[in-house]
Amino acid sequence: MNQIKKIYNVFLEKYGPQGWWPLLDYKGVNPTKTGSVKGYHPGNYSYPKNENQRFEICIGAILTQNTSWPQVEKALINLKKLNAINPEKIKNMNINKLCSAIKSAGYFNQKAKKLKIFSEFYINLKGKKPTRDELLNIWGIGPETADSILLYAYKIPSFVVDAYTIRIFSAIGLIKKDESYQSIKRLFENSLEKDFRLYQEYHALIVEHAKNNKNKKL
DNA sequence: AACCAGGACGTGA
DNA sequence: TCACGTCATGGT
Repeated sequence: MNQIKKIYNVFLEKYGPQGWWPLLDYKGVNPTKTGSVKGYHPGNYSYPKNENQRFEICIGAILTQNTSWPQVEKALINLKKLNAINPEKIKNMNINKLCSAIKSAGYFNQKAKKLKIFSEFYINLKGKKPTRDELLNIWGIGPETADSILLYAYKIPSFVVDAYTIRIFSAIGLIKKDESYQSIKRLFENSLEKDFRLYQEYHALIVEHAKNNKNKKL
């Protein structure tokens, strides 16, 4: 077995299934996890179950850019109260109202704009799955956000690389600190079976491991 | 009281 | 291409 797969098994054994992506209206078990309030569904890879949840994941992926999840969750709760976890609603929403609703997630001017642009794109999809290139061509969607949307909203096995991935695996020595996003993504995808559940779980485990070791320089 | 969080974009070299 | 500044709130 290769190193990448071995480390996955170690993390899974140590932390257990993480239940990503967190959803507001998930009504099942409610494990207490680092920096989160609720919404995780460990071992259950059947989400999203509807278009509503799919869109919620997409805008959550945008809102969490360089921002911790609890602050994103507050923003999502505000949007939900406004009945605005909906592309048409966000598209037509007053920009100032949108900004104040998502304020807690930071960068609200940029993110409000990103949500509006993405909502329009989402409407035009008319239920189709977006491609990675289509997502990357949208202003406000970079590689990590695109992969998160593909992987968690659409269950397409596209590995998500984030700052934690680079930190942990460069410390181990499996990648270099300055290695490109694509190069790291390829390493993981070439080392793992092409299974969206495995990709989802691994990325979540990497985040969990990083949070558990944040002051240990790993 | 700095520092950072599940990044992305614009700019100049 | 690439390093660097900018965006912004809130938790630790």
